[in-house]
Amino acid sequence: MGRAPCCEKMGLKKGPWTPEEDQILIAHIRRYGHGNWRALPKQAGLLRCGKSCRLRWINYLRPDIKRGNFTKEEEETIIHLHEKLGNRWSAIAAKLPGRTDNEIKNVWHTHLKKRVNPNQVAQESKKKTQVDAMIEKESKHTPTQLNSGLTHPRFDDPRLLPVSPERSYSDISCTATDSSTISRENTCNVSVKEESFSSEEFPVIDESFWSETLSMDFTALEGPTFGPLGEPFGSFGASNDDDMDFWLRVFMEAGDLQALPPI
DNA sequence: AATATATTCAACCGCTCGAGT
DNA sequence: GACTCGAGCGGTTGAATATAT
Repeated sequence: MGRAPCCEKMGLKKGPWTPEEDQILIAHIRRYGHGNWRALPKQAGLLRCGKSCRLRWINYLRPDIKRGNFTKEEEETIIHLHEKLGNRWSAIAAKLPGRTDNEIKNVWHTHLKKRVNPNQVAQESKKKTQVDAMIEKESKHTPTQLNSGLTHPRFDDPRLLPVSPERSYSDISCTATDSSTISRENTCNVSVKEESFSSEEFPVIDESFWSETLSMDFTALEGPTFGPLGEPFGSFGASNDDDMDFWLRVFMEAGDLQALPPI
């Protein structure tokens, strides 16, 4: 059995926290503490995963957080501790009361690294610029070219990307979540997430899904359709001995067709 | 004023670790 | 010992903002 997903992704909110959410979280923790982060959002009535709540509390809402710019002394301390401890941000944060590991990490990457090692930073940035330029150049030639010469006609449809949490939960994911990432990496792997679902977590599939999916005429799909490893499977269902593969294809086909309006 | 580029930083993701069973 | 689960950590991303052209 695989690892359970860190949170139920379905319907959970992502992105920046609103002041209302902050207030709810603060009020709940003040009242009940945070013994169990996983259960907390449910108890507090927040549509967030426990991980997200924990991060928000630790990095921003905790009463002992020190806001504002780092002092010269703090910066020197970070540089000194980084020499000794390396990227162990939480250990460094432990020596700087009121500062969080995330904050220290950000300050290191944005300010201190340059100061300590200007040559390396310059080299890295130069390299990045060159790579970006190459990618930019290549993406102009082959904007939808994917792994091993694979061109999936649906990937150049902007409606496909980015992959929303809802879509990824339907087990169809693209390792690149937006078009810029695809152009940067010039690769996009269609993969099946190996997440396990309990009966409670498994998304409810209503009968219309099955009736539509099973009655679907797959041969009517336009262009080649590809399996998870990039193999074409236009001849869907023909002499297929592998049940897993069969259902995987059913899900993939159905997911694409249902999530998108007709092209 | 408009556009391009750089910087910042909040938040997410995937992994590891340790406790519990 | 093997396994599961929650917490925590570090790397990375990307939207917002600032600065340069």
